[in-house]
Amino acid sequence: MSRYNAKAVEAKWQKIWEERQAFRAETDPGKPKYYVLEMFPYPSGRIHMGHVRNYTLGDVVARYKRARGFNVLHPMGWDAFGLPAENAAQEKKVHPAAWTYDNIATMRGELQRMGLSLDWSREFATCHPGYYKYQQKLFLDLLKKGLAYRKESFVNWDPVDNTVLANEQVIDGRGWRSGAPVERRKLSQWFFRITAYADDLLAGLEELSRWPERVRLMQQNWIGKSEGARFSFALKDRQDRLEVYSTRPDTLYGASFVAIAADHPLAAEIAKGDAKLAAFIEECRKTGTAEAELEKAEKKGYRIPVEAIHPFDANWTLPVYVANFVLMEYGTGAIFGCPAHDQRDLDFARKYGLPVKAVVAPKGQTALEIGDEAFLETENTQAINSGFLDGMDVAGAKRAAIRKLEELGAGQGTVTFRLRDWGVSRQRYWGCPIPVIHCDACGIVPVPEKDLPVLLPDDVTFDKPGNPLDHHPTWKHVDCPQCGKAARRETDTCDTFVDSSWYFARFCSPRADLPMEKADVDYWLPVDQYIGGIEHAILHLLYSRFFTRAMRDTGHLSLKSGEPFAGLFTQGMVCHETYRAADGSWLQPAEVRRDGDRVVHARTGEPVTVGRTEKMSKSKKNVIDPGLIIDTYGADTARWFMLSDSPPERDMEWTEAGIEGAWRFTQRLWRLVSEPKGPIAAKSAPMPGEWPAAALDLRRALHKTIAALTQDLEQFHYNKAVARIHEFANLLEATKGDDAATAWARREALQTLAILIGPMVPHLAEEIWQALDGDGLLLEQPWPVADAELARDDTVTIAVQVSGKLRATIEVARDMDKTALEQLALANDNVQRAMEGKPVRKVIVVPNRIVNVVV
RNA sequence: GCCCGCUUGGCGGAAUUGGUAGACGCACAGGACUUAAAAUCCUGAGGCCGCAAGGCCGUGCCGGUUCGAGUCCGGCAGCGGGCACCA
Repeated sequence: MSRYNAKAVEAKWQKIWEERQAFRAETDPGKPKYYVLEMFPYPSGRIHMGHVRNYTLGDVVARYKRARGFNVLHPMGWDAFGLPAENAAQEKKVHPAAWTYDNIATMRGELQRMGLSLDWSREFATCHPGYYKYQQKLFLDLLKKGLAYRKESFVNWDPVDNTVLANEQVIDGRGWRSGAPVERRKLSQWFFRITAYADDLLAGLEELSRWPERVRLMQQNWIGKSEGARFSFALKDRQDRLEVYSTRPDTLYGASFVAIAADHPLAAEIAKGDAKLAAFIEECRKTGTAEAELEKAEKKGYRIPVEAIHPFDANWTLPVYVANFVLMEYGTGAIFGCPAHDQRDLDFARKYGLPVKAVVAPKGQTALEIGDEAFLETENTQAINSGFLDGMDVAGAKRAAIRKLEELGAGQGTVTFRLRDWGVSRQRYWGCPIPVIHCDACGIVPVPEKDLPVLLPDDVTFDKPGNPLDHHPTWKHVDCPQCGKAARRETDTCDTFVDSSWYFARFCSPRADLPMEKADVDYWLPVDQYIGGIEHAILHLLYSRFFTRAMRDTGHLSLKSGEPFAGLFTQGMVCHETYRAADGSWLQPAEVRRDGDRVVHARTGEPVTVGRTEKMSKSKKNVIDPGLIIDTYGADTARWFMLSDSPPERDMEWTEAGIEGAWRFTQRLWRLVSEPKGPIAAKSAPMPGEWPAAALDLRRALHKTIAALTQDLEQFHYNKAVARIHEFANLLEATKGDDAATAWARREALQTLAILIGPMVPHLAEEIWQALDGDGLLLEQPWPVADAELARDDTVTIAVQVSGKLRATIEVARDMDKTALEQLALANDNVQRAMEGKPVRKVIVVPNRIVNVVV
């Protein structure tokens, strides 16, 4: 038989799978379902190696689960709205839609050549009205339910381009195009009330046992639940009170000042008559955006003529400052400072000469001197200098302080979250229009559902900075649906994270004339296995968890838990060496060549500096184009390399040698069938009666391989699965008998091997299956079941130690009893020598494993 | 600063969860085939000593538990990630 021609073979099987609609999924409540989903790609131009890894991993799961008899849903689509399309429009003068759809066509072709078991009939792009129409419907439902609302909020404002900037467009506090320092500007914006689910989102993490621990932790920290007290200070010579939040109400007797945020209403009020304060507030706002500077930024305060009365002592007043480190967005925008037990408060107190009084001390100690470091211990401590709290531990003192505040009517115990509501407004063209109309008479009026979708206009220009929807001559001018008078359309579009927060639900019924068919989502959701990069560990996953709950509460689906992804796997990145020419410029891998131990420029021969291995990125030029790899080696080879060596959750390094090795191995697998080391029994050959050792060994190894490989696939240990296939192939090659039994075992081994490699290298597997004259498509074959009886060894190797050091190994019958093992071990020459004639103190025997003679 | 994770040959990594450390692969070396090369096949290999049998050392470092530690416990170091003026 000829050399394996991956290109022709892969095209052949892809065509057959497509003709048979092999991966088409149908809702069928009678069958167990399995929903496999990889994070859908942004259509940026061409696929990259990260996609290849992601979709290979997902395809292994999908094909494996299919073989295990599940009704598998494995869809693909496009996260197609976003800023790059607008940048392309500006730079290349192409329409964002044209640019996006072109990219989709290119990338779809590339993905199809990977031979993924995708149900392409469900494909959609989020920029298509057939998708965003239903997103607008969801928005209206959230609005009705009070989960979408409008409020004033700060945005990054570029004062030169006169435009709002996304966070990623702010570089070192400056606009990425203009280079001008970014200002904070207040704008009325749309928000989703994710904080309404803060507790539930936190509690829900508990049940996500198939999520990586660290992702759950990151989400937990992001939600940031803290328990404390919210209470107010009476103000001397004023009628109003000042509310603060604290997690340490037990330290109230150590208070020495009160500080409020620059954006606090009280600060604004005082600033009206105080130009210096107004200037200070202005200064605070400027540093607000340059977050990198915050760590070093000096803690500054401005004393205002207000005094706060201590809640536990009417004769005790505290000075009030406007401080640059107090955040308006967290808690109440005001704090009380307890310098002895908070480092930042201590620094502030030292700077402004405020009292520092310890109110917590190690247990048994009634005084504590505070130097430059605050005392932060909360375990084995007791309250001191604290009136009725004295002697209590931190937890007890907190409870007592809160009880007292409640009695006084000053406040109560509360829970505060770090999590903020999700700002979804973007002043951009290429996004889903927010379906709302602003009417001077009626206020905010939802677009009637019959008028959905609110279509993006095609005729837009990008020559002016700002939002093209806002510039459009006619688009925003509409009549109010309620009163009929002239009104304005909302020109904000949705954050693209909204698009990706519910796409997994839309895949269940992608053409439905409502966001989702309940019968379909209720059958398919939750996604059984979700796969993607760790970079989405917080935002995308949290937003999706919010959306699923919101969709449940607006009646779109029934999922009780509200959890969209039952299993999550986060893959590592694909990395590559970096190269630099003598002048420091980056070089592509294709521009360099190895010359012995040296690396030189392929054309000029000049020496090249090899840099560290980093994530493939355009800026460092260390990218390999998957299309080129598939052309050269075929999809199976690319897939095999992706699965070899590195565990999927870890970063992997792409190397020329690695892909070559994978290519050689796929060739070798093919040779197992095309140039076998002995006869392969006919398909219908009867099972022989006589079994020579070699044939038995092969069968035993086969069943061991089935068992181990199945485990590996279940646990995402694909690198180990690959190693086991290598081992089994090695044995197959070494098995050379030409008797009937060996020929029979060889057929069994090869046929089973084809099924086992099916999820990883599906085209080659089909080709082998066909070469063996297998029935039907390999795809239709059930996953093999390991026969434990056949897999069992007759003999085992026992390690023999003398006082914990390995001295010999002995080959014995399996399950030999302890006494016999002990005798055999003691009879061993090496063991005797190592014992040096010393008496045996103890012998530890673990059957089938180890004997340890202690002397 | 706080919270996580990782550290095993020249390299990627494996080790049935406390029981033969280094499976499998890559790279390397020697050999076979070939006029030659490629491809393929065979052999070797953690380090040190030794012709060999074998011995000593060895999983970032220090210490502990145990008959036995890559694995468990305590401390330290290095690398990576997340959050970060959150009261």
